[in-house]
Parts: sequence; structure tokens; C-alpha cells
Amino acid sequence: MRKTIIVFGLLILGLLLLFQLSKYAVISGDLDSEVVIAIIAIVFFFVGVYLNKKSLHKQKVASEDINHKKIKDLDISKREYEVLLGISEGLSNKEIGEKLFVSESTIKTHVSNLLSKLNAKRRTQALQIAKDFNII
Amino acid sequence: MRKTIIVFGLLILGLLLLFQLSKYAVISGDLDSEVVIAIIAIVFFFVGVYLNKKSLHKQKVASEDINHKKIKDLDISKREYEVLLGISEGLSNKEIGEKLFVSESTIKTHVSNLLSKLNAKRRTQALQIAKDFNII
DNA sequence: AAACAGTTCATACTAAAGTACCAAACCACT
DNA sequence: AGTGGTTTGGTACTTTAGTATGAACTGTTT
Repeated sequence: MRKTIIVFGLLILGLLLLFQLSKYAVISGDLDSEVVIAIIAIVFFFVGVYLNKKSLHKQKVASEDINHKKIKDLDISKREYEVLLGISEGLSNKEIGEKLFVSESTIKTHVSNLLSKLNAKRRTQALQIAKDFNII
Repeated sequence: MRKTIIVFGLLILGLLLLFQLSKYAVISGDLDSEVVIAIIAIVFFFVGVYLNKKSLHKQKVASEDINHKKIKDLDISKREYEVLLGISEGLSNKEIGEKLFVSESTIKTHVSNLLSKLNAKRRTQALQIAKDFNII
């Protein structure tokens, strides 16, 4: 948030400076007034593009970012979360076990705990719930 | 695509008109040159915002839209697709059967066919593949 | 009318998934 | 040194999921 304010401040200062510089350039005859207008137009065009991209990006990130707080709220451990990611990749318990170098039994324990923490009956339902919570 | 060209053409024409009008306004003394520059800046700022939003929106839509062609290419039938949606909602075969008013056996048949068409070993893998193909 | 694709359903089976319960080992903290 | 949370893993069991096969019933096309 502080970063945004600083960027905005610098932007406004830069633009004011540009205005003043262009005014002096026109008065002193170094530049044609049409050229100045063209530069102003181009600069503001890109300022518009830039600010729009920034704001849209934030929205996008906000809706796609992983909600780490929610993971903690649900009391999901590191290992359980890794298992959840394995499920979302479409892996079987056995395959997840091989990936994490533990036995299938261990994965079953994690999955069972995950399901109760996510209040799900099946792994597919767990995926749907996890997506709703933005934790995967 | 034609629409885009027309919009762009009109936009450029409008901007050129604005340029000429502002020039005459300054010469005839109706408007201060600083006001003209401010107007140009604001207009181009919003042109930048508008064009950026347009292009980003298209990208977003393109990546989120369901690829109906891909569904046909994979030879997935209407009913099979409904079952796929049921799976993505985290339902069991039995629950999907109740939702579509058919027996669990029927759902099993559909699921089995779906898996072979999607080249998946499990329903969770089918979900992952279907997402990659943008068909759910 | 015959062929065809899609849907429906059943049986019988194997393979995964999931539950319940227990137990040991580990790490961090006090 | 003991407590608590996490991770690990086993056994035994029930429930879903998935496969294979066969069969009947729909529309649609030729």
C-alpha cells in the first residue's frame, strides 16, 4: 500500500515536471508545440495502460492467490497440504506416497485427516472445496 | 476482427479531429493552450485504459471459455459430459446417478468411457486433464 | 428396414479409496 | 525431562471406484 502511494506520488511529480519542461521548451522555441502535444499524448496513453494493468493484475492475483490464512484456519499441516496438491494433480495414494517417499498407509492417514478438516466425503469433493477456499 | 479495425479507424479519426479542433481553438483564442494539453492528456489516458482493458479481457475470456471443439474432438457425448461435471462437483457415482435420474451402473459405464476418452486412470486425473483442455 | 451411435442397466469382478484404531518416532518448546 | 503436535506406518475392515461383458432400448441416418 505504501509502495502504491510512493509510485503515484512520483508519477504525478514526473508529469508535472514534464508539463513545465514542455512549456519552457515551447517558449524558448526548442520544440514545436505539436511535438509537445504528441509526446504528452503518448506518455498519458502509456500511463493509462500501465495503471490499468496494475489494477487488473491486483484483482487477478487476489482471486487466484493461495489463501494461506485459510489453510492455517483449517488446521491443515504442511504434509497434508502436499498430499492435497498430489490429489489435485490426479495422483493415486500410492503415487503420492512414491512422490513424497512415504508409504501408502501414511498417505491414507493424511487423506483421511484432510477430508475431515475440509468436511469432505471424497477426494474429488475435497478438491472442489479447496478451490472454493482458494487454497489450491 | 473487422470490428476491431473499424473501432481503431474511428478512434484515430476522432483523435486527429481533436488535434485539429484544438489547434483552431488555440489560434482563435477560444481556449488556453494548457487546457488543450490537459484535455489531450486525459483523453489519451482513457484511450490507454480502454485499449488495455479490451486486450486483457480477450485473453481472459479465451483462457476461461469452455472449449466445445475439444469436447467434440475427444468424442465426449452429452451424457458423458454431464457426468464429468458431476465429478467436478465432487459427487460420487451414486449421487450423480440420483442427480441425472439413472442408476449407478449407468454412471459407472459413462465414467469408464470418459476415463478412456480422456486417457485418465482415475476421476481426479480426468479432472486435471479436463481443466488442461479447458472443457470444464 | 437396417445400421449406427448413444443411453440405459445388470452381473461379477478387481482395484482403489477411505475409516478406525493403535503405536512409535520426531521435533519444538518450556 | 516431559508435553503436544506432526509425521509415519501398520492391520483390519467397509465403501467406492473402475473394468469387462453382455444386452436391450432409443433415436437418427442411409
